[in-house]
Amino acid sequence: MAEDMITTEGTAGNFIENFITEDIAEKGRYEGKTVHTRFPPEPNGYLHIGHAKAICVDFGMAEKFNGICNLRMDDTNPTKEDVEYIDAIKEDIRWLGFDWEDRFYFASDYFEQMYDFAVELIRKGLAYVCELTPEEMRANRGDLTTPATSPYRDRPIEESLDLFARMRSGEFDEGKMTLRAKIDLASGNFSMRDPVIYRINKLPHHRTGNEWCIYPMYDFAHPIEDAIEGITHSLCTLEFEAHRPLYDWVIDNISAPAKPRQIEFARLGINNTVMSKRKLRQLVEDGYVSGWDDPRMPTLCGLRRRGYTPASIRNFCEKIGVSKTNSVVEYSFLEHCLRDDLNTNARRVMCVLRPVKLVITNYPQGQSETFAVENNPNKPEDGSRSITFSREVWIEAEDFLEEKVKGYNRFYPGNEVRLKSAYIVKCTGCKKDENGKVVEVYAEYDPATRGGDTPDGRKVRGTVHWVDAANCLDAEARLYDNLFTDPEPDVGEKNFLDYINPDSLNVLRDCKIEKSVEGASMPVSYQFMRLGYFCMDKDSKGDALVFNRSVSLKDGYKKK
RNA sequence: UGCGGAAUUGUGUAACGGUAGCACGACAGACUCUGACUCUGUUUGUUGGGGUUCGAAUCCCUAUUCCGCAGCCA
Repeated sequence: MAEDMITTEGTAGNFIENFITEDIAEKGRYEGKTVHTRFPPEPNGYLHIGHAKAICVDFGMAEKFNGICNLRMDDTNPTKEDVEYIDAIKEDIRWLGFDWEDRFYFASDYFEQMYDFAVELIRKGLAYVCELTPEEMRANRGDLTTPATSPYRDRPIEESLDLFARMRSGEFDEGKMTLRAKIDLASGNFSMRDPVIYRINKLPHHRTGNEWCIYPMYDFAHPIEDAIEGITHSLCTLEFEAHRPLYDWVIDNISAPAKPRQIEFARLGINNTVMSKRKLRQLVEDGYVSGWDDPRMPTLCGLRRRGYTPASIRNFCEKIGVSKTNSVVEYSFLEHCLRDDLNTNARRVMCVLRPVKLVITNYPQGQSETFAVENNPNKPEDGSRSITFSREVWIEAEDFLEEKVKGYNRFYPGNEVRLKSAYIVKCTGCKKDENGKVVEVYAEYDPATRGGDTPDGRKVRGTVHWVDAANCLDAEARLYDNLFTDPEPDVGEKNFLDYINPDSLNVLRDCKIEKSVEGASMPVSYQFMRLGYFCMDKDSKGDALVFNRSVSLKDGYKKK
């Protein structure tokens, strides 16, 4: 058959991609249409990494099929929504690099049309005004095996028409009446048991003000929003699966301008964190974190401040895939994606987090010289910078041991170590204070190893980072760890607050960093050599530099 | 108890009746002026039980486990 010529072979995509491919191949279904999706957040909070997945799915799927994706605020409930979130949401999506062009919409733009569709349903005998109070409705809902009831179900159409109009005009108090779709009170699917599709709410709406006092419910509004915008594929998360019959019922029973297809996928879970809006809000409001953009938060603004790049997050979303299996991705996978990006793109810089002074006793007092250091060995085109060297340099306290430990390649008396790009030095000892704390380390340099080379070809195992004590900047470094000590702080009966990690933030205030970072402006990420990737924090003021550790380097050193 | 979903190595994800693959992690080694990167190699998997078939992760039956649904939230 000729139709068989249309093949879907070789797509090798996720199941949504396969569905769309089939839909397009189906004759007549989307004739003359391009794939059209939408990302429909409710403006009631900040976006987090879970939303990033949805954004990547919605925009990404459109992109794959050369289609388009709308941004739509799903603002059908004035009690929960606020304008303050709208700009933040747009900023986060733009930051991720997605573009809705001129297609930015509000569900509230369609209130009038939704009202008309509701009237259409009433006229068809498919909706009625119900006077059950919320409590009564709950009592009459039945249970898993017994049907729901409503004494108002057979109210004459004219009466419902009249009451619905009066609901709109504000004649009735909140909770007094609802408009219900007349479907099936005995359905095993509760969302089909004559669902409420309009309720009375007298709070002002952030956009329509007091124009309305009745608002459509999600289940009624969403398919209409999609149909009005010509959405072909309405992608959403798994919990809406049971709502799909209602979604289709609405489309089938109104004069819908289009017939979108809802497809559900699993929402993203990540371990060692929480993702629900309620819990994130609690972390902020109870002061466990400094705000929505605290670098430990899984919010997009938090991840951004932490130093996550748009590329790393998009790549993460691409790599975790899309399926219908509930899953929990390991946080370390997100970190891997960040390292992957920064390893190729971040410039290297030397910074000493916990400084101890190294005195090169045979280097002339007052002398100084400069060395060229490559900015990124993985990206030669990034060139090099020059750094200064003198008799006293800062080294990492943990790079010195008083006694040799097997497998330890750094400073201990008698050992040779390379100061990155400078000289090979031989450790000769240290000075301790009255408490036994090492305050200075001593070494002698080998003038023949200038630049860190070994002309005689000898191997020097250890190479450490350092900073010229006579020419450096002070900096604060904020090191982060998981917000929660339990990988799944919010499953089952657990109270996630019981698992807050008390050591999730570690502030180091007397770090020493090379001069070259002076004047850098945000956003900027560096690799602090041998330590990790750090980004400048917005708390930096003038020469008071603050850096966040975005992620550490993998540590192949095994103590044992 | 009703309805709707889902079960593939430690984690995530492919395989659409024909060699169970990829990525991350882990482990071992090579390389290295970052104990990073890179490279090489290794390890571990189809929820159980039946059936159909030359052949089943895939189709059928059955069992089990997990997730979602009884808001005038989305």
